[in-house]
Amino acid sequence: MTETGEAQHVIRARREKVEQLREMGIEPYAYRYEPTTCAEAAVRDYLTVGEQSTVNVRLAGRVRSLRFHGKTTFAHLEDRTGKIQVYFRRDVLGEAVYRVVRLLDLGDWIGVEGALFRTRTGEITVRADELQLLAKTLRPLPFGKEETDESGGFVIHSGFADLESRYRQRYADLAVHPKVRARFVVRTRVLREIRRFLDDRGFLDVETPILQPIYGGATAKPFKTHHRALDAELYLRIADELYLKRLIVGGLERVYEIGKVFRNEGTDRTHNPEFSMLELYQAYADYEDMMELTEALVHHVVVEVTGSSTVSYQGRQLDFRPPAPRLSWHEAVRKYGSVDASQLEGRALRAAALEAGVEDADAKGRAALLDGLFKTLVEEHLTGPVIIYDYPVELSPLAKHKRGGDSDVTERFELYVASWEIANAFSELNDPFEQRERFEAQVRMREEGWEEAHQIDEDYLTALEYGMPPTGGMGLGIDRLVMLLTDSASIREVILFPTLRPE
RNA sequence: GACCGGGUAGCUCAGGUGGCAGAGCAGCGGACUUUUAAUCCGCAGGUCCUGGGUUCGAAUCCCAGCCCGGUCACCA
Repeated sequence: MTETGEAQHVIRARREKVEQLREMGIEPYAYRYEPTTCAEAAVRDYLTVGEQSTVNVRLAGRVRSLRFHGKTTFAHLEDRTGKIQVYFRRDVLGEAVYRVVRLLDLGDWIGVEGALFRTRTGEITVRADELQLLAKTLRPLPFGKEETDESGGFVIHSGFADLESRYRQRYADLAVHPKVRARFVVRTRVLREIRRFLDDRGFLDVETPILQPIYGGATAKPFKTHHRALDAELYLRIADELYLKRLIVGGLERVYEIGKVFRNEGTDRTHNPEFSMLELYQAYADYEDMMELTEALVHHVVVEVTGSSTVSYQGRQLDFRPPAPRLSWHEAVRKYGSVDASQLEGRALRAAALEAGVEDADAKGRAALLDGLFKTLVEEHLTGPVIIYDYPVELSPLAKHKRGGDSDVTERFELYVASWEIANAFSELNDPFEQRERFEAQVRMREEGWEEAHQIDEDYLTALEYGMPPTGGMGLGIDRLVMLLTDSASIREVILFPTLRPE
């Protein structure tokens, strides 16, 4: 990164400070520090016992504010738990150490030790009698000025708001925005609670290949790569599905994987080219079992992470207490679109799609027309949570037909929240004859120019021929769930390093 | 991929009907032993996204491109 003008000026000034420190025998980049407490605990301790007895603390963190007053200096130190004020006095620290205080900059990492007291204005503060510089910053961090106004509101006077800069330099975004740090703490808690829930139910946490010779399990364009030593074309997975079901064939019975999948498609507020999915498979279960499991899992995560069953997302209240309302796919289209798609064939379906405003309805096949009808007429109403079940067979090539003879629909459901598909599940197709037919149908669509159609995965068919028990499977978009729980409008706010065009 | 909006100091933003490049915060020097958007005095800091064009003169107008955001398409 090249700097011009002022940035170079600031960096030069700080390099000179580093030189000064070294000349004073101070190493500006330390090896270790051992804090005995954190900002939050220090304040809490003072409030419980500090008013009567002395509380000594040893804290480490980043310098968030500095106010020099000649022979005294006030600073705020920030660690992962919050901020605490530090008071430096030349007569306490001595001339040499106080010179180090005067060389501090915003953003420096320091360790301080001292007793807690309350200042004249009432703020709990560390009276530092030791200071250790842990790491000097060379580059100015874009801290905003903060204050509490008369009505008690929190005001940030300037900040670091440019989205591109925040995403490209996430380290700076995290360093200056405690709320951003908190959002990613929520993300790890979501992952932990998903694992805890599934581990408690006897699921095995497994890992399957990301580099795959044949991709499948979803309809999407893949990323392609090449392995030198094997001289082999490989694809980054678009779904975990086919490998996880091989494990069900192998008798593991309950498996799940949380990991990145990769789809070579456009990005927007709810799509990143690499994103995190949970996929799980449970032997002997069907999609009804998956409905219960999905609702219980999501509810568990919501309650454990937020402390409540309800979430406020972009001004809308979402209630995750099970069971969610259930609506069949055809009922949903009838209810919101006043169209009975199950009765429509060929031209009539195309006419209905045209009337609904589906784009390119002239050129689309039956599956795309059905999907288009649902997306234009229904999706916006699914603020949810709501379960849409029994999808048309055209839309669900990997799900079993609805039992009991009605072969137009499959045993598949999706959980909708905030008009997004959060989870997708079905009674898995375990009939190797039918699976082969469906692969062959995909190949025909591929020959007709549909790039995303699946290839035949002979090894997967071999696995099915060894016998897969009836199995329920479910996939859940981790990023979107985290968006809901952190009230984030964009997926880029919940992915530490979202995909951007290289600079 | 299409359309719309944006890109000016480290950060947040003015300027935009063409006429010396601006503010606040951050930075540097000085004063200040309970401050907290500290205050006061002084100083410094610019590829106005890039490249062309029009013009006596372009941050400003025109063209092309780059990057970001939004909407749509694709998709989860």
